[in-house]
Amino acid sequence: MPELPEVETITRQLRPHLEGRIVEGLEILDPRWCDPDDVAGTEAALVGRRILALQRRGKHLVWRTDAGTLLLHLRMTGTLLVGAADDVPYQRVVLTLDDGTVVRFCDPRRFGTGRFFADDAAAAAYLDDRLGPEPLGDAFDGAALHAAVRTRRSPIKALLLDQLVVAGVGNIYADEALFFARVHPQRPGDRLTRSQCALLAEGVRVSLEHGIASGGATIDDFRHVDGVEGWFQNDFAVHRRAGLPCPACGAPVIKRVVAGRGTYSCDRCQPRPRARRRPAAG
DNA sequence: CGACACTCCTGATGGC
DNA sequence: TGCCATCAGGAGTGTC
Repeated sequence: MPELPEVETITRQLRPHLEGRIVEGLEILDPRWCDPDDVAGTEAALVGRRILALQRRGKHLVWRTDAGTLLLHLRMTGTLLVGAADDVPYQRVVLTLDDGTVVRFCDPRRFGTGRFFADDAAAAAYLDDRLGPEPLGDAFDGAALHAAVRTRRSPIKALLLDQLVVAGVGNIYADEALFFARVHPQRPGDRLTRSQCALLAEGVRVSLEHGIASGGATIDDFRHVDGVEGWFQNDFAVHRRAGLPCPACGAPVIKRVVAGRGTYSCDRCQPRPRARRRPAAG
């Protein structure tokens, strides 16, 4: 499932194909993609636009045009393919450019979205309402993470998945970052020390950078724009490795459900939090 | 406001 | 072999 490294990979690969091109055709096959906006209006708004720049914010793809901004989200199973066969399965949107390039958005589960904002500032506001600091930027460090979680009683795993705490981290990289920092996924946010937060912020950064350097992780549906798989899934320390030995100590990796997500950790390297002395005061 | 259940969707998986 | 029921999960919404 695409997280920050996967979206960054796609963005970098799409850039040379799209930047500077004019949208010649847009066919939205699944109206859910642009919901609640209507299909005809979205198609009409984008056709004729010149694509100026492709950026990434959290897990969102940000396409700036000469008149408005398109925000795409791949969610669980979305892919963007360039030059794929015209009968490639699960096509939801087909984009044709003025040089004949065809970009196909494919998405078996139909969770992916695309919304066009005629007003660039409105698109920026939409993102800023939903996203905290970029984990690879200067605004995110141990102090920022500590400030964001120090009053929260949710398990730290849930907080890492909260896009307002840090933008772009999903289930894979949350597990990997927690293992890096030797912090148990069920530790409440308000019980992390400053030094643990510093280590965890570093773990987030290291894991994401490793993921980008590896071309992302292919689990289920993620593909590069040419259909090739990423390979970071082969480098996971703990994620999706239940029962396999922890790379640090050899103890078996444990799988449990935390914050409603399959969560993998080494309970020897990441000691379980002890119960609070007193029940919550409320 | 925080925490959490529920919802969307469909291929994969598991039980019998 | 076939047919269910269940699961996975990012993010939006609703509830307390």
